[in-house]
Amino acid sequence: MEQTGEHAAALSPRTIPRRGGHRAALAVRLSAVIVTATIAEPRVLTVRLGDDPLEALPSGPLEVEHRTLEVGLRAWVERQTAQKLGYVEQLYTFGDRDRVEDVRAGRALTVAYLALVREARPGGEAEADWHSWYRYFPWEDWRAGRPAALPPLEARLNQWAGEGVGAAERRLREERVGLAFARSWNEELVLERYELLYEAGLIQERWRDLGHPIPSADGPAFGVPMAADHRRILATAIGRLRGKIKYRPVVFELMPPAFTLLQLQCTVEALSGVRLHKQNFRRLVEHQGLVEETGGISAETGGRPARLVRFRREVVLERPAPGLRLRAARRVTVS
Amino acid sequence: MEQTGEHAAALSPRTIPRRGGHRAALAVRLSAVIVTATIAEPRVLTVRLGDDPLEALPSGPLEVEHRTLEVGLRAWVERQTAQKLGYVEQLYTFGDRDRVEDVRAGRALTVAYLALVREARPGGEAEADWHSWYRYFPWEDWRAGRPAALPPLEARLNQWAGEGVGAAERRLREERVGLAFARSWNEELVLERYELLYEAGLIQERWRDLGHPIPSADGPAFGVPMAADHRRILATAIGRLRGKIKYRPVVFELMPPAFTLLQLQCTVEALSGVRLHKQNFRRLVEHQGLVEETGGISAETGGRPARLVRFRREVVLERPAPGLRLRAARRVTVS
DNA sequence: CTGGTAATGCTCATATTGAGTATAACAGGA
DNA sequence: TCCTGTTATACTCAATATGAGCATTACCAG
Repeated sequence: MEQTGEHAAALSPRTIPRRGGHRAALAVRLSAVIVTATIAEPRVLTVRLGDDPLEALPSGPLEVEHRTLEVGLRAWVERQTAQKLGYVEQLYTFGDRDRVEDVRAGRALTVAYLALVREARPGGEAEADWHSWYRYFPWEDWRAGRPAALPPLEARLNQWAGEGVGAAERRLREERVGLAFARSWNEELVLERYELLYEAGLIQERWRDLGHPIPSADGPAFGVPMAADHRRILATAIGRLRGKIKYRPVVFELMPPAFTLLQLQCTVEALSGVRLHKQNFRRLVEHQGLVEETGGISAETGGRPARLVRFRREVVLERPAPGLRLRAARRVTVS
Repeated sequence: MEQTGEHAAALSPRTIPRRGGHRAALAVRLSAVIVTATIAEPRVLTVRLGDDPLEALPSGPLEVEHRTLEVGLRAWVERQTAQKLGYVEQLYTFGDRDRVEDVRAGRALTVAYLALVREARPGGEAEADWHSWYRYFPWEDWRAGRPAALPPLEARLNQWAGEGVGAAERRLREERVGLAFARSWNEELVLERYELLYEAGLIQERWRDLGHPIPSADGPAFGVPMAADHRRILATAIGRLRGKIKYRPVVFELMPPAFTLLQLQCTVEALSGVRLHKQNFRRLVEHQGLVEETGGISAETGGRPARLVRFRREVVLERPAPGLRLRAARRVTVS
């Protein structure tokens, strides 16, 4: 039966290609979003290459020597940035044919990873640099209240929503904009917001991907563009990380061996982009048994010296989901 | 500078391969874990091909015609199983060189997806079949109390832990086993458990991957094997889904347009593998505004007729994380 | 009319939150 | 030395959310 041959070909890697479909000629790239947090800013490692003025994520093609994807990724990152990686997790695999700069180059699959590192060593080799990730997403930082970048974006998003063809599409667009931007800010929807802005033409990369000239009116509210689809990858990473800190103790991958509770809070706030209620935050952290005292004291607080604590590794054995289920403070009372 | 050329090659898709590393010759496969739930069982769609006695997940190679990975996946699934997909989400990308049956065939990357469908249509074309996923993971079903499959597995896991070389490795193994299996069952750690069993040699696929003969002593406690690394993919899917129902209203993708609260509860229990406290479950569901009455009544309950409800789509606009954060009932009181 | 089987309603003691108020302990300047 | 500014820490309190159960209601099949 015709069907059977088809399926046999489909399921066994050793069979020859089917007559009909064309296997894609594939290059697989490994990209890393490497995150750290210093001086209350979430930072991401970028490289700049040759004559390309755009900032890019460390990345390189998968090679046969790489036994696993993660091994390959680590190799590329160390080669390009001299940064050793600790915590690494797979993020997403991107493979849209139309979201690459140069379609003629053939299809490229990108397997993206998220890595967390404690100290930001300024990579020696390439032009590696740490930048606050809000440089690329100014609208995501609500720590000092509603970001100034938002009003102009929202105005243009609403305009875009109104331009949809047909009432149905307009309503869909409005709903998407409303969900991602308006009512009660959900800090995890980073990718959804980026995609909306992209579709609405407010992201430079969009015009690049289309091969069009870039509209010039875009000010700093629109964020700094990145190479290829790296900004989309970064958006994915931020959203994922913001979600994950709530149910896994991943923030501690960014903390030094000993730290104060305020440092921890500032890190969480930096990542999530919202302010937290101080007393409740420490109650949560201590209550959950996430930290233990080191005995040390930090005098560099500016006020009363603070106890130094460290992460209690044992929690992962005790609690099912030890994270910091941060709820944003209603009012911005940082007292 | 040597470095610079390296980086340029690394970051631009259009450059020629570097002299040093060998780009991998790559086949990319798309695989789907298609899940439904009927008669209080979580079911997964498998296909059987040609002379291969093993059950496999629907899958096929990525082709140039496929504009996106997801489009390609849908095409393959429909071709192989005549099943239309609704909700689809990317799961994970597998690329370990050593976890494929036949290394000579060259490296294969697998991008796996999770799909949820409402009705299980028995796929016409290939030998497509729906099976309870506990067929492959008997130890994951705690709905009727501690599964019988567990004692033999645990015994052999402990033995394996004791066989580690060096005290450090033994302790690490014991800790991993303890975390995944012992103290307070965490239903999300499906993959961790599978990987442990795999490493301990209790999973047939392990021996296949090594090219060794399969030890025969393995009884039904070890579950039914699958083709290639499909059981690992399935484990990933189950774990992901079990986590996701807690903070996203994905269960409703599996429910008919109108259903009773008990049906909903049974579905959640089927997926998560644990029993829930009935009254509290309905309180939660109604309290969160996840459902609304249809006005209809179901008489097929066996007892007092039940109200029929439907999913309230609006919740996604209202609540930040509308899910069923199910906490397993302490005692198995299903009164 | 009587069980059996579910659906639904309600209670109650305990956590868990969200929002503050009240002190305590340091640095530095007046 | 005594304010002042700044941060650390303790506690309080009301509002919910949760975990466990008891009680009642409404059908079906004898």
